Amino acid sequence: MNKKLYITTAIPYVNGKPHIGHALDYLLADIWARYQRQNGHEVRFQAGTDEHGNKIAAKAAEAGIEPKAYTDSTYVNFENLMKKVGASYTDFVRTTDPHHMQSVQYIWQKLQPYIYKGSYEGWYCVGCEAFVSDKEAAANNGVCPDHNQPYQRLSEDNYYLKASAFTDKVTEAIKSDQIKIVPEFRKREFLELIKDGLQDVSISRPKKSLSWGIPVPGDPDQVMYVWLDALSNYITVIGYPDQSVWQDYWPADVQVVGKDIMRFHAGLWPAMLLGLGLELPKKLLVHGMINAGGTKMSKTIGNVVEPNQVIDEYGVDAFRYFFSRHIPTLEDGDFTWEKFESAYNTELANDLGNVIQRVAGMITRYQSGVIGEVPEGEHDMTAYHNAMENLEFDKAIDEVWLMIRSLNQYIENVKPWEIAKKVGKESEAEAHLTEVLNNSVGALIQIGDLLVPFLPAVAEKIHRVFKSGSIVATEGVLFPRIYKHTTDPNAPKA
RNA sequence: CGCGGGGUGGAGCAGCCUGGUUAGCUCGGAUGGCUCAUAACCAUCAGGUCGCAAGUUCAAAUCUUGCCCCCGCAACCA
Repeated sequence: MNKKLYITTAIPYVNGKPHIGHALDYLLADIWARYQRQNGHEVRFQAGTDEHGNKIAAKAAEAGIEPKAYTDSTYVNFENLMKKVGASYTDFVRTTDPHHMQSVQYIWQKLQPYIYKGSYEGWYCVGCEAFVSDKEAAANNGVCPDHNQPYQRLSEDNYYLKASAFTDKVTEAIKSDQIKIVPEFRKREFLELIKDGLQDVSISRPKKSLSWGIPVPGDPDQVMYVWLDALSNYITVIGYPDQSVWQDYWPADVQVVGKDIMRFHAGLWPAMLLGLGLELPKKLLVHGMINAGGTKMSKTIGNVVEPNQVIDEYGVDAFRYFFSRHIPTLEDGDFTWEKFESAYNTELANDLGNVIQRVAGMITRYQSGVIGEVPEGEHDMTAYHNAMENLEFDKAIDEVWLMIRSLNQYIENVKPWEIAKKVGKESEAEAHLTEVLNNSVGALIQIGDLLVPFLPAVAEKIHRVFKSGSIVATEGVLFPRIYKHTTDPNAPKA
């Protein structure tokens, strides 16, 4: 009986368009999910959207519609992106779902022993009717740029979650890897951050300053603030607390988050779980940010890369390839169109696409497309599996390309085209040729297996071409070379 | 002395923890080979004061100390 596995992704706030970071979140979780399924595990894979808060309400007001109507129209952008990157998610939760909202209210009540009323003090802009963070206030020199008015120091009533009560337990859980934060340096970073204890967190706002949210049970004047609402999605989506099936999946095996929100997932969220008497997630995969040409992507600079554009121009497999291999799983990465296209042309077209064509072509030409008894690929893939277990997906896929390279070297060494010339002249030649080609097919099938988590469509194509006993013709070449952002080295000079 | 990451041939990285073969890999460049393949593939070569300085040692990219530079983070920001 295989254990049922559960992986989660952060739920994005739906006031903007999906960006490349969301796509990365989805992709990393999907690679893990597919890998585990390939190994016989049942995997539940959550995704969703965060739909409450003032920014949403403001956007909706701008558009002259109700907040819910607004999120109804925008959340699909995120679900569509999931589909577009080929993410094999099983659940999609919206924080405006009735079940989620009811469950969060239940969670609030269950956390009562750790909730107290306090006051929140901060910089407030009357024009925005909102608090800004100290950081933002400082960055703007204490003056709201939108309203050209100085921020005021105000305080208001809030409910707080006593996260501080769980400092020791959370610290211990992280130190002992009960919650394993990957990579290791993020774990150290976070432990350092909380060495003076977890801070209590404000989890509500007065209704007058936050109208669009889940009502606080028993206090009509207060509405829940984002964190309690949003973080709860990880358990409400699998049925907590009313559908007992959630117990088959919780605790989550992996929770994928960006480094910017690690602290909430490593601090506040475990505190909430402990308060609820639930188990802690096993691993927190903290990935980095994607830069564009060495600098942060920003609308102002205009260097934002649209995941949809990448996929439309090069296909989903090319997208998955680049972001799983060339964006380091655990660190910041860098995207440029030149890098992307170069990886596409040299690695996908020249290496992988070509070797498939090469082997298929020889079998078609020398053996009329008939594939005989294919030996199991024997390449040692320990490094690949270790990397997968360690959540270093970029390292794992590197191994696949080492194997592609060695297949090319093998073909170069044994020279099947020379053996082919001897067929009919030397008695051993035909058997030898078959053996060589079948070895190549065996290697390709193994490569296909290893690509299943990363490039599922390509893996399927490889298997379709080589697994049926005779070559199945592909519709055109895999990964035709593309030159949109780089110059074709073979192009005739103008 | 706030915390963390990093500075290795043109570019991007590995190696550092557990000092010791000619500092490894990919891209790019040059030359050659091959002709089965998407003018693809394979081989060879060029190119590095391993940020700077001092120290430990028979021996340091690798350990210690000091300094310089770059990048994140610095709690309610999704």
